[in-house]
Amino acid sequence: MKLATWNVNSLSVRLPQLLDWLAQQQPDALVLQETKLTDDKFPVAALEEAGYRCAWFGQKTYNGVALLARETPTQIVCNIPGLEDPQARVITGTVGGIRVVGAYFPNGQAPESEKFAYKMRWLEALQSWLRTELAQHPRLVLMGDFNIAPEDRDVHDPVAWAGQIHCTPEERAHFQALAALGLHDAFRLFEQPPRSWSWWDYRNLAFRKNQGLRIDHILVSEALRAGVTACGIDKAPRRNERPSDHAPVLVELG
DNA sequence: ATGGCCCGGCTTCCGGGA
Repeated sequence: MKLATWNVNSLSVRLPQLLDWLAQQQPDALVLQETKLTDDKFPVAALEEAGYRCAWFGQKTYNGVALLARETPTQIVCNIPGLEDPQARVITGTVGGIRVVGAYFPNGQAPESEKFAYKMRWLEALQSWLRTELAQHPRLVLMGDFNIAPEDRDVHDPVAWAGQIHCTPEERAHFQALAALGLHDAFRLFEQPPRSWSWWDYRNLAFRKNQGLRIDHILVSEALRAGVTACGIDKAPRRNERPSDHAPVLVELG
């Protein structure tokens, strides 16, 4: 079973690229972030034509998430139960006996900002909800744009980024708290090329210079860990003419 | 050189992203 996550930074703009990519990679399930579409504008017809059943949860201008799968996802839940949140950031469904959680974690803007405080509240709520969700669904994958670079080796310039958003000790502690729930970073279960990133700034020729961050992740539960056979970042879509600033991350489960 | 790019939107600039 092949699962993937991709922050498309506007599904309207990226739909042709997504359809190409689905045809090439043929994942069994895919979660999207930053669709930036209200639910009435979701391109369900084009995606069904491509062979995918969809669940989606969006809003105007910002955020927005979706779950696409070969088979119809069931038991759909939007956002984090128990957290009052006007922002559309999480969609969860069951596909092939696996509980798939697709999430667009808050950016946080800057430490000390109100948006950072929201990120911390959101992370607390996610952790608390996942604890109960894992008890009900031991076979669980959490994937998406975490907006957290877990370690210095996930940052192109750790000195420049030290203490900056995505790299603060508070954010990294939350990532470790997810690990403590038995959610394993699938990417690090395998030998990986050094300087592997999932996001490159649009500015500064960052992609050409390979200056980026690894902030998009796939975490697999303890019950799934032994069955993971591969995990990697597909840089190819970042070379497209009008790319998202994020690349997709893929995982293979035996 | 503390900004460079890209997105949506009550669009010709602005806020947000990361």
